[in-house]
Amino acid sequence: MPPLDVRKIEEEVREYWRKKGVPAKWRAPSGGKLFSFLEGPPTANGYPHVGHLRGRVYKDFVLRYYRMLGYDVWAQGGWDEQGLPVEVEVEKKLGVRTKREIYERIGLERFVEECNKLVDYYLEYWKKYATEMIGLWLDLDNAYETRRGRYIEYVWYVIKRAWERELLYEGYRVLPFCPRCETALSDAEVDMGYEEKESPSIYVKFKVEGGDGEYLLVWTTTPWTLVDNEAVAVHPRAEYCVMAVGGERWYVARNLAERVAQELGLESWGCVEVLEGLRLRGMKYEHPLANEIPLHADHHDAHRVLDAEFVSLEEGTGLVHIAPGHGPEDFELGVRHGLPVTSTVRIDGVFDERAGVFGGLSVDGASKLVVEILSKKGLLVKCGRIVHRYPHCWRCGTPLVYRADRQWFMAMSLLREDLLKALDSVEVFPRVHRNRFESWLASVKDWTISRSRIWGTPLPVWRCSEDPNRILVIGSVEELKRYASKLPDVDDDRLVHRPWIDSVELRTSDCSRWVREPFVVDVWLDSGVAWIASVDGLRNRELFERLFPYTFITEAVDQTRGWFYSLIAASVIDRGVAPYRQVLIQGHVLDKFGRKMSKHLGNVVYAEEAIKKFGADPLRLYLLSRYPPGDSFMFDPDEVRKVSTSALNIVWNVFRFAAMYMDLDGFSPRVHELSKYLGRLSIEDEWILSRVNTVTAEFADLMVRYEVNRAVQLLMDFAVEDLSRTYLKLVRPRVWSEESDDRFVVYAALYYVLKRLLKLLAPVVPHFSEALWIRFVKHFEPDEAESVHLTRAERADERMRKPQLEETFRRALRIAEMLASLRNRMGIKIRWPMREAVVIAEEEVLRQLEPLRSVVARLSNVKSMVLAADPSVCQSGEYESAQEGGIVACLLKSVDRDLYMEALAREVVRRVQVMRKEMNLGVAELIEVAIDSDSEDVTAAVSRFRDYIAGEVRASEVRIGVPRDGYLVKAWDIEGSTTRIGVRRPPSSGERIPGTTITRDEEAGG
RNA sequence: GGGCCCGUAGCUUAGCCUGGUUAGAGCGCCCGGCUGAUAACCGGGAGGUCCGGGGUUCGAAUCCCCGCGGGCCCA
Repeated sequence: MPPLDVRKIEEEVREYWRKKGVPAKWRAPSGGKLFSFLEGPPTANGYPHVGHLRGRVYKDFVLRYYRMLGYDVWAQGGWDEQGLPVEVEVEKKLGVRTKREIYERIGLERFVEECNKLVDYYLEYWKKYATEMIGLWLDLDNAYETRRGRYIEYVWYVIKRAWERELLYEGYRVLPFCPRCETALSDAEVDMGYEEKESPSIYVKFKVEGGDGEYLLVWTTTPWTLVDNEAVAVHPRAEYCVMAVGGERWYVARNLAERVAQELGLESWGCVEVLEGLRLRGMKYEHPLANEIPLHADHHDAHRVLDAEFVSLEEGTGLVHIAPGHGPEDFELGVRHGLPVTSTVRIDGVFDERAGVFGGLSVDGASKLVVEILSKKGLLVKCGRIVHRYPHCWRCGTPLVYRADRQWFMAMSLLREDLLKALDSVEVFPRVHRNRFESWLASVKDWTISRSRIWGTPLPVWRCSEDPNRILVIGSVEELKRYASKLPDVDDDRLVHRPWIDSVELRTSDCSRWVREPFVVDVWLDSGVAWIASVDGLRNRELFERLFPYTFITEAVDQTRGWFYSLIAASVIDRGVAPYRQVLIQGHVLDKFGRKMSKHLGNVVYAEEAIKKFGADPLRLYLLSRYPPGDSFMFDPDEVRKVSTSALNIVWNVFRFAAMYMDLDGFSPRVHELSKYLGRLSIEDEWILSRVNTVTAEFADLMVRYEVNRAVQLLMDFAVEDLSRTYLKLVRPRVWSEESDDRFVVYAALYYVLKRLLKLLAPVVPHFSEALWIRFVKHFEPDEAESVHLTRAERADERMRKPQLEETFRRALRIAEMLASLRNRMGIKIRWPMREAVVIAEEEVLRQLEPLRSVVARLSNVKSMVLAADPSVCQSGEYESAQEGGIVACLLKSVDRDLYMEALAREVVRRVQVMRKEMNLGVAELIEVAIDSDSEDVTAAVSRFRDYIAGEVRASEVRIGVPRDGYLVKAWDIEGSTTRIGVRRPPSSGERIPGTTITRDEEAGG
């Protein structure tokens, strides 16, 4: 086996999968229980980044895991292709600034074609870098697409169901609009777009009617809303004071008076009268812009003081200006008091002609003019700036405008109980995220599903032109065609889109002409019907019934108010239950400083870049293991290599080591079955066999709770700590020894462990595991499955598990560490053997440690390992000792002549090994060694340990004397001596070793 | 204004639910060692008022209260 080259093996493995059609075989049902997964469709817009990869890696990991447990997995892909995100980008591409331009300059047909083209473009990208390249085996050939006619029908279907249940209604309501995109936004969308914004902060005097120099002082950050002002609100139970300012009387909340005075820079003022808010109720005032906006002259009942609980006494003046057309609370208050709901702002954020002098101005332009006019009139007390959090369009960043308009709604507030009940049947991971979801559902509001856009599912609502109160809701294409008196000649995928749908005319027996409401549907409802639309569920009823409700979904935490909600909402509307059983809510991926990834900051790590740089499996390992799934993930590129690549390297080399010796000795797992050697196991064999089964069991426990990071860490710790660092270190001498067939015991145990490890790793690092499956398992068992991913996972074999042994082993390893620490303190290398180590502990502990004496002795390189209960044993000055947790470990300090000789021999061995490596010799190749030292001790040691040295370095001859021609010679410093060591292949072995025939006596080494 | 979560070494974190050895890792840093799979690795060391204060308790990183700081969500 070659050294690990991650990207190369990934490429090979991808090719292997493609050639053998492994993913399709993996997805093919085999009669097991069903694990149905529902793909949260990525928006086909923008390039995937590591945040997307995190989610997709979880999906793949979970699916592979369950597939290996014997489940049939349903792994259909899906794409979210419509909506504002796509439109916004197409507008940029076409250089369009307003919606009107789309209609007039571009034309809807071309615009929709461009949307389709853009989707196609990004789809290819997502298929490659966010799917294929990371080994995600979703079925993309049969992926659902929200732009298809067959899909859109289900959005219609659910809307019609809502209509039948009287949950669909149209209403007049104040909503946030994006003036640039010219559409309303849902609550969830508003949530996504809060940003800092600098706004004007103005204090305005409203002149009290009939009062002499009496004013209501109001504060606002949106001067333009004063255009549609209809009232002023006060808190009914707050105290208000009358401030005397330069001969005028201003009404201000008492609590805020001091602050307001400061803010306005008033030098002398006094609170001359205090009265309760309720006493202000009914006071009439003059609209400050009455002259500029004629329509206010007709609002006889308006422009008065009302009381409202929502009035804030924390900021402003305690008197709130009310524009029922521009604030949700204002709207409710206005409706309650019969005020006119004035909204002279059009959907594009420009005032219409009713706004008098403000007609034709944008809201910002109007704000400036308002300030100017009020200033001239002497009604502007102060005009400052303020930075506050304000909602912006989540797609294009434009500040939102609240205005009243007619829209269509789903009456979700009526379904609160049903939603909560549905959620009861859902397992939410991690648990902490459940609260959020629950509280969102508990306070859910009606859902504005209409959007004034183009590239989306058309709202299937038609109005009778003869009687506007009559509504017809269409639930399928078939139904549409049944009522159609005029149909454009296009395929269904087009028919269900604007502009074609707009030319459809319907006729029924009771109405000759139905006209479609000019809206499209909120995209969240598109993806929200995926549970049925993805499989065309009404036509494929049997399949649908098997899948529903889906076993598992997972997305990031922002989808709580997005997809997780829209799925459960649509499903509850149609059938009253949740469409999924388990939901794993992931945290977001941030940059390494914990900042959000954004184009603006330039800190986005894109999928393509990351995969090319690190390889898919190191990235997967890192994403799966570094943080708990529900936590934010601080992505640090430097860590990927450190954490993942090195671990994979170790695992790879464990397999290399095993393969090398197994091959050398002609090991065959079929001939040398583990069962034959069970009676001959060494203690460390028993231990590693126990460990691998314990890890298997613990892994499964963690997976039940989706504690993915801990599960994966557990595996890697086992591979690196237990298997590589401990087990292989212990068994190396047994593998080298040719005296008995004990090495086959090691091979049998090791093979068992490695094969199990591979299966455990397969869902984590699928390419890497497959490469080892092919190179290692299929090498020794050619008739094994063609892919590790098509095999069944092994269950933990409880008969192999020995918890007490594992516990004691851990203690023994700790003792070996303590001894290493003692050596470190004494300055004696591990290479040098020591005469005796003593462990002092309680009888019970000693009894358990007894079988592990040789393990500790080998790891610590001591001749004799003494267990003693009597603490006095090593209290003499002859011992160096350390103590921890009731155990004392000590080491006999003296190095006698025999030990010294042995140590020198080992020093020689080590030098020869280095030279073997330099000569690139195979592990089995024999050599001849000649040693010439100016130290009598070294010479004596070589002579005395000649056989030992020969065995260790695989030499057919160890000669004392000057190396001759044909030897590679190096001069080494061994314990102050100059020792020249010559190494060569035996002449009988044939050809010369290139570059090693020249004797270089003077070369210094070591 | 309300809700939820978090605060442990320079950085990233485990432990907290279920109180009990000397608070455990990884990275980085310093010193040493090992190396017939590994451009790998191993050992040791320095570095912690477990955010602050109060309480409960024989005993608190852990449970309770208050405060400070941060994040997310809702209004």
